[in-house]
Amino acid sequence: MLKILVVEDDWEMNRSICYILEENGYETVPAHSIVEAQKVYEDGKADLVLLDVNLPDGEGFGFCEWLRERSRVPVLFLTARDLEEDALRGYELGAEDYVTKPFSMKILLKKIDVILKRSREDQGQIFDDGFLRIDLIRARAEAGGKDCQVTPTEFRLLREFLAHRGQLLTYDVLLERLWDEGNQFVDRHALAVNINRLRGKIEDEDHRYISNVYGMGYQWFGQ
Amino acid sequence: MLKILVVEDDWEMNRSICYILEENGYETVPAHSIVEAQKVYEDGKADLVLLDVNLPDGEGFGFCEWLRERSRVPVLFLTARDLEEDALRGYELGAEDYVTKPFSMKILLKKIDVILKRSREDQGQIFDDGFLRIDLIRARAEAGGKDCQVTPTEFRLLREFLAHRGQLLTYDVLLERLWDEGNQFVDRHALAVNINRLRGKIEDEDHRYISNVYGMGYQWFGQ
DNA sequence: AACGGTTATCACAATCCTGTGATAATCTTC
DNA sequence: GAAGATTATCACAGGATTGTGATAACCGTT
Repeated sequence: MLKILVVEDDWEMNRSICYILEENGYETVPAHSIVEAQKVYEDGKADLVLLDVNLPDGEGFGFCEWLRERSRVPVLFLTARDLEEDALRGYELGAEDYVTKPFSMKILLKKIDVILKRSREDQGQIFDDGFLRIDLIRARAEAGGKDCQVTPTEFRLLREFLAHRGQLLTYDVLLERLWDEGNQFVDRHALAVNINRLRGKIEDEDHRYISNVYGMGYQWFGQ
Repeated sequence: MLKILVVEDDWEMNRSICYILEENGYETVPAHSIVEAQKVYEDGKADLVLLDVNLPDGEGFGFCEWLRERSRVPVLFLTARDLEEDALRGYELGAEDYVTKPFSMKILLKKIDVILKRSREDQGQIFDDGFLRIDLIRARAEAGGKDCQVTPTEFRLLREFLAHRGQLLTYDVLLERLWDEGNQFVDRHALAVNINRLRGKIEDEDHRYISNVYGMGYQWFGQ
């Protein structure tokens, strides 16, 4: 489950934010000061940090910097201070967003959802239906629960398909992007062989992902 | 230069946004309706789309969907309609942000900057000082202007280092993340060999990136 | 239905990749 | 500064990877 660190000194506010987040399927850890937040973070990291600016032992900006020195966890500022310069400062420190109170909880939830999805995509499975799971950072694929050894070339194909799901990728485009020379005649066959090998690893009678468009190229289906 | 497509039916507003963007080093293309925007986009893509919701020939949401069918170009809604449901709809369509008028131009510029930086990181060189350039999506590295053939293992090392620049990566951490078994004794040597090979490819007398911390692990320096 | 072009599949060989072993260089600590 | 441990470097061999060739299956058109 995804864990959100909520740094907010108003206990009532903190509790209600945590409550709503938990109702929406997140795990939450509350902190009411910078020191507490640091301790909590070092204990068990977090997937996202909701951060107030006004805290009893300093400004949230400082904690944000402290975080940036040790990780790239996304930070979302959540504050009553509606000053342009504060927002700018937040963004400069690498925050994902700067939301001022009062705010719509629905929109906050949506933003959190978007940020977490994005940060997972940055480092992790950009693709995961029940059957096939592809981990872009580790260059690994899993089909039907079993790790299928994807070779570098096959993985480049996967990445290309996932970056343009649903779109037709012509032979020329694929050849150019994977081999960086437009070897038109000869290597169209090599491409077919690699597609074939990839299919053999990730497909199934019930799970087809790559389809051929006669005379044109290939196309990725699914999600 | 990065190109921004500005879709806004109010000509005066459009012109002034474009003007400010250009002053800040972007290339801009104006469009005043959905049809125009579609035509302009098909001509020459864009790196980011600023999108109004109220347009003479429909709502911006439709154009956003149209875009999503052909690419993942980041979209930033920019609109006078300050309705919760509209913002939610925008985010659901995969927009990066939903800004309501009136807005601070400084903050808008900052947001654009952040979004563009992020989207470049998503797909491209996450690392580029003058000497070394690493393209994370194509799994390619270039040192001193020459393409150096990085093998899969070497590239996994690179990715790990870049994801945690400046931080000490212990042997155990590296072994676990690259080989997903904690082979402590035997493979510490294999790791050293791979580090050595990687260094041979990307380093130089004047350009050192990976440094050893005696008895601990390795660490990435630079940017 | 038959033909020509296109794609799929399989086996093979050259190449590349990568862990191991041996040895040299380097660093810590005393 | 010397001993002992740690890291760097080099060569090698087993194994994985990938393009090529041959053949079968497939598709669209006539």
